[in-house]
Amino acid sequence: MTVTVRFAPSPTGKIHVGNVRAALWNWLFARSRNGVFILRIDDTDQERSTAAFEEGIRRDLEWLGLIWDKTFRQSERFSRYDDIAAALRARGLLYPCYETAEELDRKRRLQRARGAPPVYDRAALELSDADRASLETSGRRPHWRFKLSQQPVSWRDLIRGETIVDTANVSDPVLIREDGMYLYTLPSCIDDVDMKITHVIRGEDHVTNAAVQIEIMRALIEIAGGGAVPDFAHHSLLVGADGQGLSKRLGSLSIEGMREQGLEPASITSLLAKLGTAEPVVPATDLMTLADGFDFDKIGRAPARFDESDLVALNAKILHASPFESLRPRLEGMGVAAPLWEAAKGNIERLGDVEKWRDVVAGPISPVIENADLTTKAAALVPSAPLTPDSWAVFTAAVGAATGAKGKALFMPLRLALTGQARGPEMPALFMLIGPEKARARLLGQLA
RNA sequence: GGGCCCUUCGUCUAUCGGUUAGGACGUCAGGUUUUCAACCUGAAAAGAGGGGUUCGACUCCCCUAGGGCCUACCA
Repeated sequence: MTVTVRFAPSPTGKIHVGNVRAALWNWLFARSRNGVFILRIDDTDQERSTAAFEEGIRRDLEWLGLIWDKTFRQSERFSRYDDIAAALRARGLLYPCYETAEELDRKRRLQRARGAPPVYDRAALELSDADRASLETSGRRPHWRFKLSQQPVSWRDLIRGETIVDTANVSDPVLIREDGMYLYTLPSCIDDVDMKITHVIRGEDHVTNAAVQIEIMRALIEIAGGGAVPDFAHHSLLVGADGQGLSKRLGSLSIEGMREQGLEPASITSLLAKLGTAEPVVPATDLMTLADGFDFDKIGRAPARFDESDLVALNAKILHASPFESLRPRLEGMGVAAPLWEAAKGNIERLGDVEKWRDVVAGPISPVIENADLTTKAAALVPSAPLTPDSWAVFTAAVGAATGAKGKALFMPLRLALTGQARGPEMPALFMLIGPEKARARLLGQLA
């Protein structure tokens, strides 16, 4: 059977690191098994879903390289959901309820106060036809709940191992709202069965849902006379560097924000692929190398910390190893040619940092004159064009001979005068890029 | 309040009753370097706390503490 997985975001917001880890693992698993990766847009909530968010999600995934094999929107399949809902009603598995949100809220608070689990009491099941008729004539519209078995449901979770959820502790889920809108549960189950999803890989915030969904899927399979319940893999959620849940400050952790900060997609995928697993984080610019070793057995069950500073450090490492060709369009867009990139790449964290060195080379900059005597003598010793890779050694040797300076006392004044900075890329390369005219001027303390 | 899950170096983790508790990242020191980066060598660094079970516990059980998740007519 061909592995088929899906990533199912709801277009009601931007995707962030947490979402992406799930998307990535789905993608990696699919690729590692020659499977199919489906992007499903869970847009049944027509009020909160927007085309802009959907576009943003697609853009983010493409940017990361998580290309899907198939994609569709749940909003395209309402008639299919209607058919299934009718079949469920016919079997008595989907029943109408008339409580208002406030009434349900009150019931829950009461149960909680008594120390009882806040589970729906199924009062609606006691309603007679006459009761329902009078409710309807008084203007009430029903919402519809799925009738759970109230039995333990178990499955062998690929990450958590044997998992049991007793649906007696779970309220019968509302599948259809009072206004007729489908909640995500039923469409998700229908799509997973219809699309022959073999593995559902998602966060552990869904483990209770899994039990509910298994029961619904079993009903769907019976209705359809075929199909299968997928395997599940529920991973722990990420927490922040402080060990606290991530949900509070998702804004800064959006993928869009990271792109705008100038982070490389490879640093995000490299970190998220391995974080929380037994394998070391390694810079990987090719997603397929990440897919090669993908295995659920290597994923831990404890929440893992996501630290943005780790991401920046990984980003720097990836950049340091990147040849000009791999970044050509973006570098050219910044007016950075290959020699400058090769000279400066070891000194940057984010790609945009190279602009600083571009400006240092191009000038004009204000030189920092630390030892005027030395730099003035040095100005006269700058070789004439064209400078070669050896020019810096020749030049510094000559300056050393003329002034008697050596070591840091020789090099630092020259670096400060030529670049205006105390630290930076290797001087032989920068010297060539700056050229003799600007070098002479800067050594004389002139803006150049 | 109820339910589920988790807890080993700073971080991610290995260990499936007997190990000098291993690795990676980070950190620190030394080497190489004008600096930074890279590279080489080395070092420091851990079983949350308390009870059991056992000849023996990081490993099994219980309690406590801490953390995560669920408990919606959100997903």
